[in-house]
Amino acid sequence: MMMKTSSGDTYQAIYAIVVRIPFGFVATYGQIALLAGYPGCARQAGYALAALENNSSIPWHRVVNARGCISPRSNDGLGGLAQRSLLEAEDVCFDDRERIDLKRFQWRVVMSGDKKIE
DNA sequence: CATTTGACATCTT
DNA sequence: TAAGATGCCAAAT
Repeated sequence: MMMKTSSGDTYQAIYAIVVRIPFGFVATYGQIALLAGYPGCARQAGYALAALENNSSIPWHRVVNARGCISPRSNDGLGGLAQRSLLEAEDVCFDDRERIDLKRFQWRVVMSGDKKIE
C-alpha cells in the first residue's frame, strides 16, 4: 500500500513543475526531474505521478517519456488511453507509432540562474 | 539499516 | 530505426 503522506519535498517539487506545463505542450520525466531540482531522477517523476489521485488537479497527462510516447503503467491495463485522448484534445498530434513529435510539442524552458522563464 | 521496486534515460547491438 | 541491456535515485517495506 502506497503511503500518500510522503516526505513531500521531492513529490511537491515535481508536481510544481508539472502544473507549470502550458496547455498544448508536453514534458519528459527527465526534464521535469531536472527542473524540479533532481537531475537524473526521471523515475521519481513518474513515481510521483503514480502516487497522484485521480481527482488531482495535476496535468499528469502532459508528461511523457523521452521517446515522446505514453509509458505503459503497471497498475492499469488501460495503459494511458485517457492520457492520449487528453493530449489529442490539446492539439497534440500522435503519429502512427503512438508517439508525439517532441520537436514541436515539448515544453521549452530557459533556466536563468535560479529563475526559470517559460 | 538493507532490500526491492518503479508512469525513466541512455548506451550498445 | 528498433529492440535489449545497464545505470540512476528516491521512496516504501
